[in-house]
Amino acid sequence: MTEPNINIIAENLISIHPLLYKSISRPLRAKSPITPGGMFVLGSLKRLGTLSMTDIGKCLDMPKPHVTVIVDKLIEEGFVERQNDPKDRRVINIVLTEKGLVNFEEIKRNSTESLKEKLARLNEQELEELQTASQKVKEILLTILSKE
Amino acid sequence: MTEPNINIIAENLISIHPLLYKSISRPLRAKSPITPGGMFVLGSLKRLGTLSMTDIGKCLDMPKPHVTVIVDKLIEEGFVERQNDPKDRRVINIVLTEKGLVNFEEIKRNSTESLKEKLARLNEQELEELQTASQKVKEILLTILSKE
DNA sequence: GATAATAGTTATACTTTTGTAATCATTAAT
DNA sequence: ATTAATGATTACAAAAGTATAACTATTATC
Repeated sequence: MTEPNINIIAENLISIHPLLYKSISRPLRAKSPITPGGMFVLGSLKRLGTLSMTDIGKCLDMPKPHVTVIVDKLIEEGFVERQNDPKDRRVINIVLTEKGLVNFEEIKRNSTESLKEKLARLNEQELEELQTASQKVKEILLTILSKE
Repeated sequence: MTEPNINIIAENLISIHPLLYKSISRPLRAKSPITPGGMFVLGSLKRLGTLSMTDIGKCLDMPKPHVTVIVDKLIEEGFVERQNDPKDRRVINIVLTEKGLVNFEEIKRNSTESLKEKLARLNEQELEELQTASQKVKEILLTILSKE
């Protein structure tokens, strides 16, 4: 009887998606020079460490030319650096800089301010539950969606 | 000590966001004539019933001209209809049609196929946990993000 | 009744994202 | 050594989303 579960989970995720878009992507565009795509790239680099251009594309399911555009902009800002791979000179590895890390964290803080205000209205128990639940969703999705 | 919880929750949501973008918005664009924005609108209409143009904009935090563009396209497809509000002739209410509802469900099915395949690899317990967790995240976010 | 406010559309310009094809450099394969 | 495959960029086109201002119609306010 796992079939119905899967459909319910998919339905839940589809419902959650616009809520995150509204409360994260939109404030982000309003309050920072980094685009949502740029933040996705920075997040991947922070979580996984140095990645090649191809890795980034696979990781976010992003067309390679788009990765180039985004990384170009991140380099302009000094948030990441290109590094040649000594093992394979075709490969270019992207590294998060100290400045990139610091700004990433700050942008996250700024762009989630209004979200946090709304979270602050929840009571202790709801916060506990939401923390546990969001943690679980994050962990499981990361494991099944990061593969290959 | 609720402060740290709120930050952790925000971090979790920021991590979940690109995963949903990758596993829902991207397949959607590839496999359907409806844009992510259009799906957001259909989802709001299904969940909340008839909404005015302004309501839709507030609900999704979308600029009004964008709502007009999206609704125009949904009308072309026959997925929604415009209805004049008898109480206030400035207002135009948007109603989900039978065709819109049916297609909305079908598009959801199609565009989450590969997501469901990945979910299917989880064991019974993980599925249970993910279902409960995603349900909880959805419910709480809906309550705090729908206000006003 | 004149003025202000609201709902929605239209117009316009711009940015971001998507998609495809062509190209260059390097590596792998035979 | 030639050919094929890979990693990345470039160039181009098009779709989707964002933002602002101007405009019409209607309602609310005074």
